Amino acid sequence: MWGSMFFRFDQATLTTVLSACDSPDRLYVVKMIHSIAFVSGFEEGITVGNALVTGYFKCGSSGFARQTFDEMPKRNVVSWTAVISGLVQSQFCEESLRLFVAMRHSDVDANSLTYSSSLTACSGMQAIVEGRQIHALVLKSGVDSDLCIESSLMDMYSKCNSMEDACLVFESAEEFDEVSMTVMLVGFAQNGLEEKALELFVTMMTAGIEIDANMVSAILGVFGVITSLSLGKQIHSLVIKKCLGFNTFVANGLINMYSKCGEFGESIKVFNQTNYRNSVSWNCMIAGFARHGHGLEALQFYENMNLEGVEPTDITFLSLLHACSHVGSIKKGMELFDSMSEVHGISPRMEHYACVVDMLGRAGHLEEAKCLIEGMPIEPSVLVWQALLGACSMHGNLEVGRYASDHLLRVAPECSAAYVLMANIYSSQGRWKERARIIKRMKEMGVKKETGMSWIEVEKEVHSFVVEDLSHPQADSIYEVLDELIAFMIEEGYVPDKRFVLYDLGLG
DNA sequence: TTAGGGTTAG
Repeated sequence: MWGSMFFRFDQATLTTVLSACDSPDRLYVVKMIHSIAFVSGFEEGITVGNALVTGYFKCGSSGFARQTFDEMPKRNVVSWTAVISGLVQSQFCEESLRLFVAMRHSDVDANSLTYSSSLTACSGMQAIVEGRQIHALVLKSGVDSDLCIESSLMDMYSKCNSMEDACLVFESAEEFDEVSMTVMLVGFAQNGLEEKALELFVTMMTAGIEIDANMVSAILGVFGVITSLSLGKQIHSLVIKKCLGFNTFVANGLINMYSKCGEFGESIKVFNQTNYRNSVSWNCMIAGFARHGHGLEALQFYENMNLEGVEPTDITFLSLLHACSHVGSIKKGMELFDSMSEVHGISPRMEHYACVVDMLGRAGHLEEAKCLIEGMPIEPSVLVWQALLGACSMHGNLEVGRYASDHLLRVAPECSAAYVLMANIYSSQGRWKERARIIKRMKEMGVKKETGMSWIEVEKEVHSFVVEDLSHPQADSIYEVLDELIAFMIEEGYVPDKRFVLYDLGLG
């Protein structure tokens, strides 16, 4: 009876089993089949080799996948595409593009699937130059009317912040589906064109297009900027109607939308109702509290996150540091900052350093902030120097201010803030000659300060304002209300900071 | 045996 155990596997059986290997706990099966293929002599067959490469990637072992690919004596378009797409999905976009180039030098031609994967690699790297080159290849090979390619192209252009190009592809496409629509929604939302995203979403709704969870998550993303609660609630109704609330992305989108709008009662309700909460759900709550000045609530939520055993992410710490900065809890903020790498193994990024510098600086610990910058393991960027200079301006510290502006101008010679903040420091100390010198220097360098602007939408009409703006037809009554508000604030104990307001920088 | 999309900070 044992004799029947020793039968030979054919290629079809091996590839069928490999196609079922799609999680790390099945890696041993892929390895086993690799050995069987080896002893059976199948490892030289392209089909089994390709399936092994895909199997290794799906089981999370890009190293073995790559090794198998490298050792294949013969490769076809499937082998190349499998390794190129596998590398993208494992976040090795640069390596994926390198292989695409290597493929171009081989005797195998790319197909639409290869182009699609390489474009995804460009999206991941924000590599628009390479993306455009692949776009040209796509046009040359005549596969440009493939919807997958079009979606990849739109996604590449939008991730590279070129919505004009993404729109050109979208408008020239003969058809669309839920994926290409989602790509455009996300593109608009992430490129500061929130109104366009909403417009597209409404068009889709009125055209009767089936809305799926991905589209809803994408559109909820615009509510960071658009804080229209009534619109948000309409989308929440849609979620309930279409039973999409069980999707974690959708639930997180709702939590985010409500917390950004300051509706914490609603956000907590959705948060508590969500069965599959993840770190993003917690981050959305923490960030919402931090944004609305509820630092203590943000810290409390973080405590609960720890108690539930949910691991924080780098974004959790950005929100927490932001919260500490505005509450003025330096000690707690530094504790959290240290725990990032020591307890959670997360290396601070530039943004974290900028947050800490901002936190220390706001509280007047300028020397401490300076020391922190000097000890940074990475080269401080504009963000960091600007945070330090901003704090110096706030506290009128000339010495550290000079140091910060000097470094800021080295990394960003056209940074208007470096000149303006420094001029403010000189003004606050009555150093008029030095102030004049820096303004002159700014003009000589051709640096222009962008005028600050605010806007509000009233009954579908957007009203925008700049400083000392009298152009609005209702300017008189607007200023009357402003005066009333300021009087009310002063009554409540607000002391206006008049150090800089008297000194017009003459920058128009 | 190979392909396209979603939530969080700033």
